[in-house]
Amino acid sequence: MYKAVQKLKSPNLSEVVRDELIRLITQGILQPGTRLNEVHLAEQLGVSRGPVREAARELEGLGLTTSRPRLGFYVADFTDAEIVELYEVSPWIHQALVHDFMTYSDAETCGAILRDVDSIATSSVPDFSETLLQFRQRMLDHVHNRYLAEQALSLYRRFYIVAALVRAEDGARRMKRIIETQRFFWTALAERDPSKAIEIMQADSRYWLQDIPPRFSHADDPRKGRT
Amino acid sequence: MYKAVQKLKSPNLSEVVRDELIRLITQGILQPGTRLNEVHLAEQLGVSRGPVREAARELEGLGLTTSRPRLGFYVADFTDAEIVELYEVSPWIHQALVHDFMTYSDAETCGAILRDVDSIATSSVPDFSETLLQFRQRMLDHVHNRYLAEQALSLYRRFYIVAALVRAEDGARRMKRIIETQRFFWTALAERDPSKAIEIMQADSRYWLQDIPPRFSHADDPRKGRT
DNA sequence: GTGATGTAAACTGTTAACAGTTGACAACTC
DNA sequence: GAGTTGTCAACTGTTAACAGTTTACATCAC
Repeated sequence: MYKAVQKLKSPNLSEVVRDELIRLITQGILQPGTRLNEVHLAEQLGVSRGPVREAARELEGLGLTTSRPRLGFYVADFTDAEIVELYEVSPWIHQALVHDFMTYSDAETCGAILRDVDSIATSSVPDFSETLLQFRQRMLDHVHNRYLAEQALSLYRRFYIVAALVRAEDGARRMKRIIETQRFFWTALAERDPSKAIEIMQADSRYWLQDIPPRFSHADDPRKGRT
Repeated sequence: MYKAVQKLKSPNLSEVVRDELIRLITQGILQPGTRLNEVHLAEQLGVSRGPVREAARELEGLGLTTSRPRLGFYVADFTDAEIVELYEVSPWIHQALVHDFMTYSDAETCGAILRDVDSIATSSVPDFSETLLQFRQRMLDHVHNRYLAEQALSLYRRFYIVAALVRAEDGARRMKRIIETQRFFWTALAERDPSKAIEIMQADSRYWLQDIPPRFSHADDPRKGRT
């Protein structure tokens, strides 16, 4: 009986490989632009190339890998412009989040979840990535819109990839900063101040982009475009 | 030389199958929940099962298919709640679009693009889906943030899937309504009235959800949650 | 030395085959 | 007749092998 239930959920190899690849990528063990050697990966994971290719293809759909015909799969790499775009969208996702899809009590719960994260703030960077992602997933569980939560998670994963590319500072400082921002964000919302929460996210975007030369003008401001 | 350039871009079978599957799904030829028979599809497309599986996996990452171990791939199906969630997120994406990532002159260009769509308004539904998607891609080309544009496209594709599930009205009327809304939206923006454009999208969401029983309360309104 | 050419190893793209599972249906029991 | 068991066809999961391409490197001409 137990076995039967397990069987229903028992994953196939593609899913195992996919999760392992996501781990390797989001933890920064596989750096952006790295080529995925199918044979090597297959041997390392004890499977054949089929499941490896399927996993890499799914990640391509998720935007975590890219592929070039006859050259194989690569860990997604981001140009400066693309990194800016990610950080530009982030405040909008969070705005939707706090305005329409979370209650103040949800915010309090998330703040409480975040309190537990302190203990891991000093561990290694890969462990930190793994744990923070889990915490973030727990927080996203409180978003009353699964689709938006999925978008947010997808954005977070990309942030982990570009982590090495923005604000080249040491891991400990990075970790501290990330947690503090999260704390500020949820505290502001729990204190019934959604505008402040949004401002925090906007400021955070600017902070991480500090090492990236600003775009000349991503789009004329519509308000300035008035006749 | 030409050949060499072509070769660089020449797709592999997975990509061909993927594009064909996207077409079949967004045109409604493969209905939500339909099981994808790998052998059958492979024969029909003249390839083996490998590329078919890879394509289906990539679509899983894109959210257009789902998979259940040992049972295979299915065209993504959406519960009423999930459909509501999609339409809830739509106005936010468009808000970001018009507020930060498009100029008024971009809006005018999109309006002009849309004018050409009139001719196809009476063709068959699959043709309409195909053509409208192309027009939408052309319009999204004017968004000054590729990541956001990709999110919007992904949302549109899902709307094509759920088309059969919301507002069960005849195809001609549906097509007319979709084009009119688009026209209103871009006109409002071109006329320097972003708030009106957003309102149009919000009203459109409500319209399509009319046949779906409203959720009791997707989230207490934060503003009501004030102490 | 510099650049072109040839060659072999490594790698990807694809296929076909095998193993194991699922689902449908007939046969059987009570 | 209702429910159980057995059986078989259809299908998925996985692997291994083959073909074709790319890359690196050595060889050769100048």
